[in-house]
Amino acid sequence: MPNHARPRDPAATRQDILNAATIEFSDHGLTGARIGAIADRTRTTVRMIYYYFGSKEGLYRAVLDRAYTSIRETESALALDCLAPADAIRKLVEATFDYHQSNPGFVRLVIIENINRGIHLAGLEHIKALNASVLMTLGVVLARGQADGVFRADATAMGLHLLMTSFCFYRVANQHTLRTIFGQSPVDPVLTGPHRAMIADAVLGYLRK
Amino acid sequence: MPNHARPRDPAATRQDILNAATIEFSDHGLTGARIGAIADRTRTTVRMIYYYFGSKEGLYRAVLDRAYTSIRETESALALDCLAPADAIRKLVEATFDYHQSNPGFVRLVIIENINRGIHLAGLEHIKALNASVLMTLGVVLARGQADGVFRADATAMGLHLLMTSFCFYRVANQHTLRTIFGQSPVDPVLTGPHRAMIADAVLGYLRK
Amino acid sequence: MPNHARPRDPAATRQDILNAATIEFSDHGLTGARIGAIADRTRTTVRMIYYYFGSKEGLYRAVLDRAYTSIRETESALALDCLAPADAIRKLVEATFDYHQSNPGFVRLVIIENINRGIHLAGLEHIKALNASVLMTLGVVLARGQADGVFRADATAMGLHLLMTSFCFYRVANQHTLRTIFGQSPVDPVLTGPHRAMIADAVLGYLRK
Amino acid sequence: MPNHARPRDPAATRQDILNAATIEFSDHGLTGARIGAIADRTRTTVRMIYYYFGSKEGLYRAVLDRAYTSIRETESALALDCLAPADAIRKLVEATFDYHQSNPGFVRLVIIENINRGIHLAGLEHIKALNASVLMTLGVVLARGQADGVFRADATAMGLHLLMTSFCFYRVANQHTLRTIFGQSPVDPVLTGPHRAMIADAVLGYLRK
DNA sequence: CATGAATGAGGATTCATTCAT
DNA sequence: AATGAATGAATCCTCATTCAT
Repeated sequence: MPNHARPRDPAATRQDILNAATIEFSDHGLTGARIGAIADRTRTTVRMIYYYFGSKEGLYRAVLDRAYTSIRETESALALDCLAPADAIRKLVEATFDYHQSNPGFVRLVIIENINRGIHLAGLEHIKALNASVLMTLGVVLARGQADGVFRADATAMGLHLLMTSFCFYRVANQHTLRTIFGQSPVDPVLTGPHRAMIADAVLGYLRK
Repeated sequence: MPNHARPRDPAATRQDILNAATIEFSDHGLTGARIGAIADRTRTTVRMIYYYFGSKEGLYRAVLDRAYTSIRETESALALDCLAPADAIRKLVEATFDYHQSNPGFVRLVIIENINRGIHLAGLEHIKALNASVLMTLGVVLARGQADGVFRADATAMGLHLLMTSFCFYRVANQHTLRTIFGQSPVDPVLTGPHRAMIADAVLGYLRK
Repeated sequence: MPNHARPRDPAATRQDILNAATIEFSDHGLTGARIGAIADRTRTTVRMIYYYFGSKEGLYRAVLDRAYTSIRETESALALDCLAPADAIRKLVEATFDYHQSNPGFVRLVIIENINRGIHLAGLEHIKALNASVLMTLGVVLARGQADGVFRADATAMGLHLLMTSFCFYRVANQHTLRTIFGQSPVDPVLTGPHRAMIADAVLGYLRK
Repeated sequence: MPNHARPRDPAATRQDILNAATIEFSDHGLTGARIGAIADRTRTTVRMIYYYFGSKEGLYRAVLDRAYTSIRETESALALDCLAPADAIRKLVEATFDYHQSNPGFVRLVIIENINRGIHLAGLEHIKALNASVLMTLGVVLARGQADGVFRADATAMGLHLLMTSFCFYRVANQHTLRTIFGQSPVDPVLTGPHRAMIADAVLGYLRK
């Protein structure tokens, strides 16, 4: 039996598979995703997916890893420490808004992972560290504002994170049921500006002493 | 040979199946749910599920229908019209918070339906009417507050709904990944009180002129 | 999609599958057996095998169960209690010889189960009881002979069982390697009579005081 | 880039692989054995196994060859010609007993080869010669005893070989099912002495004129 | 109303093996 | 002598669904 192997760049092949898998898992969830469908979106075969990632779950974990790394890197790049507390918060809220708006695939992935009760994310050790550092950054800004006396004293980093992220997340994540309910999609471009301003106002309004 | 039927209350059987299916769909999503697993949770058989609901999708639609009907009825029962605008908003926020906190199954169902791009909810005609009426109630309260000059003029019913619901929804829906990120579950009982107050403060803070 | 179901006698279908599976497992072992190959020997399909037996292992267990039941029933039918001890032993040896000679499939099945370290047989509760009762019968004959003073006192039921069965089993089980070694098959018909007499002589020679 | 070869002793590598393969084939049979599992037990890789042995079957043949060579050499070393016929037989029986008791891996390999209908052993030409010479040795002892008038005239070398080997083989080969049946393992150390004596008695009892 | 039996289509995964260097 | 990458062909098994009674 002949073997038409054509060894390409393994790293490129890995990325190719990851890209395809991200789409498929985002679209259909872990159970709903089809390994065959992923392979079809690829220049490789089902067999190669197993060669590189071992199993459907292994591939899913790799996808999750890459997705969380991406958002955390975006946040790290904001350089909030150079800004006045209120400005830093506004910048962070807007960046969070923009990231979710631009990355519905990430949003869906997070949803799917929660359907799975978060068991795969919990296994990604280096993601935990990334998450922690980002939270610490937010904590520092908050503490600065509280020291300055411009932020209310009872605000917490976790509460703040939830308040700002929930809105950004929710309107993207549940856009389909919301469109049915409102007769208008919450991610309709005409709403982007107002929503972006609204969540910033709400967060700063809450923080204001 | 006569059939070995054991005629039960058909309505009770339907409810029995719906209860089991709600759990299974909530836990595993539409694709991940197993008709066999639903039957196992039931006093009936797989065959009976088809008898009553025709297909997996038919059963899923019935589950979705019942879930949305339930939350909308809870909201309708609040009698917001009797209260001052700010009090009405606070009451609505708190009720929304409590409903999500108490009904994680509903939250998961909404998530799942959005993974499906909302196609099944869109087919449930009478749910649309329910949803619309609830929104209108919120719109009336908002308009009253704006007429009184206590609420900012640029607020919209949709924006308000998103702002309050997103927080209540997000902390329940994504509790598993959030627990990994924060090292503490966002639905930890010690956080319930603070979070409940926080979202009410944030919404009213935003509305305040 | 039409369904050309033709409900036949379920018990007959089960037997049909069991017969085919006995051959396949005997020929290729548990790992080597192919569910598809079993189905092909059958009037049913692969799917039906799973319907009735759940898994390859479940089918294998059912095959093993039937095989052991069969040999134990043959032994039980000998009515050894009516015979003089030496005659009873000779009859039992000859019956054992004949059973193995005539049922190479059973012999192979036992071999295969030992390759599996006996884990499946150990799970068949009612087989254990069968085995025990047969051994007790042999023990009774032995005790009678020892009481009569015609059998040596240090003989045990287990030892006797091993001595008589090992020969009957070995020449069938290892016939292929033995044929290579001897240039003649040990189950060659011309050897049947001599071998049958030989093992009876050896067992009784050993027992003789 | 130069190749990353780490040239080792090829003969040692071969032995390493053969040792691992003997265990794997003994444990799981030809079909059940996994080339990958063999490689894992080794300091080499799957690729190397193909390099040295060409195929799974080639490796299996090499394993079989080495195993049969080993037992035949043990037998040849007994120097039976120097002993009186009865003593020679007893010595051979005991050596056979000990070899099987000490080499369950060999026993399993023979079993497995018989599941394969002996086709691989048949292909090993030099093994045939070895086997034949051992049988001839037994034939010589037997003839001596018959000439001396101490052994029965109708005994054959093949029959004798079967009688003595079957018992030694059977109690090891089928130890797992026998343990289930008897509630005690036939290779339990407390039985070694009695069984060893028993088979010698039985063989000599049979031969006694 | 109720049900045991039946089924086609597909899904994840594994395995021995080979290519190109 | 040695190896990382690649692969075609199976294999076991599951699932939603329907037939015949």
